[in-house]
Amino acid sequence: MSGPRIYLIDDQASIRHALGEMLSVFGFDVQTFESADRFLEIADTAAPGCIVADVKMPGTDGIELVGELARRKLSLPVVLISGHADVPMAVAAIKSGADDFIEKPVDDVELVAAINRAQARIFADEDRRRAQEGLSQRLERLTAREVEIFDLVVQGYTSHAISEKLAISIRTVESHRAQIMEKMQAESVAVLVRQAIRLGRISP
Amino acid sequence: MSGPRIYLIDDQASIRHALGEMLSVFGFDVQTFESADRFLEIADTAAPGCIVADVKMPGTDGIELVGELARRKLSLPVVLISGHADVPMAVAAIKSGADDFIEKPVDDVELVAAINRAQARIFADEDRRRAQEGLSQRLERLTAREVEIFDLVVQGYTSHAISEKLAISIRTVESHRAQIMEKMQAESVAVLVRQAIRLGRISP
DNA sequence: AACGACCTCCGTAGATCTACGGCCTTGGCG
DNA sequence: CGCCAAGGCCGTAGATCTACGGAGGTCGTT
Repeated sequence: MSGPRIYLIDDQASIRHALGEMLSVFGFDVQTFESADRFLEIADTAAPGCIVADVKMPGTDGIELVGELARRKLSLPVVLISGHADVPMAVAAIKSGADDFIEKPVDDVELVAAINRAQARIFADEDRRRAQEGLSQRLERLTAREVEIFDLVVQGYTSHAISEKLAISIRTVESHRAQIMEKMQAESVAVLVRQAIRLGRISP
Repeated sequence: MSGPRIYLIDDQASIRHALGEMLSVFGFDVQTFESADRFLEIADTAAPGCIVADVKMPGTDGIELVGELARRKLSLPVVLISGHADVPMAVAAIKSGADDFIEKPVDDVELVAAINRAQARIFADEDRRRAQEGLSQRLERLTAREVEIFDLVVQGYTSHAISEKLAISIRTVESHRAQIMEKMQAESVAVLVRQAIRLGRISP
């Protein structure tokens, strides 16, 4: 029960039970949902894990689920399964960002293998997300004014240019800069710029 | 004949002829190859265009072709077509990086639509490649010493720190910095850092 | 030998950044 | 109301960077 977390989503109770049982035996910590919408309600606070979802479901279908996760910037790996699979559907699924696409009847070994492949992505994503989160928290501790100046600094504006743009004194800009460097724990502008890029405030 | 370029690869002469004829009518500038290997011989010098290839071919198959193009860092879009397509094959094709995967018998409208979607990628890739190339050219015009200092600057080192690290005068470092900013056409350290990231010299 | 490219060093003046302390306003709290 | 913390503002002083010019030495090429 304490193994890797699996979010199993299928509208058919029989499938939920069968696959859930199988994955539990393989040591996964399975949590089941009867629809993608139910899962999405708790998705934002969900622990890292791999999603196994049916494609054809009432409400949000499996492919739309992948898109919605991307929209929310939740990078949980998704393995889609489908009973009436055809080639165009498989193509659409992978192109939308699903990690794998498996036909029913599901071969146990095949599914577990797919999950394990997807698992590798979790760790990489988690590390990145954790670093990202620390960064975001630091950014949130900046005041509105500081954020404003942060953006201008990382775009390459000098303190002088910023002071003119905001119609305030250069000293004021500089004291804000000092605060920014302090709060963001950046010892140089170069580091600050990289943080801004990771935060998506400027493009590389 | 002067429309978008298409590289049509299929081992069956009849398909080459039929699809080639069709695409020509649609205004594409079609060039045909009887095998992926034949195409790969000229791939490095190929003009930008979209590849339309069969999956199942003697020698390098369609999916391997995509991998080989990626390995050579050639970002030509690829539309794969297949007669005996199944879901796993389609999944493998898209996951390997193909832009689309279409089943035979090929629907003309469908293929043209796929090509046009892939076409959009050409322009984006070309723009990026062009910008990247300009940047690389500028970097190559830096002397070895300048590159060394460039790396230290974008990592956040001050001129003073650099002078100590390299055991040279601060003035020397500063004159190198001036040269670097000049040659890289960067008006601020922030811009220089972003260039360094695009050049892959530092991670975001 | 003459040349150009490169690396090195230097000084000065002005722009820019950093560090430290002080003033003022706003908004919550006893 | 008085108090206080937080945010915004500003000044002085010292460190750092930029810009402009000048100069000597090495190395490979012509």
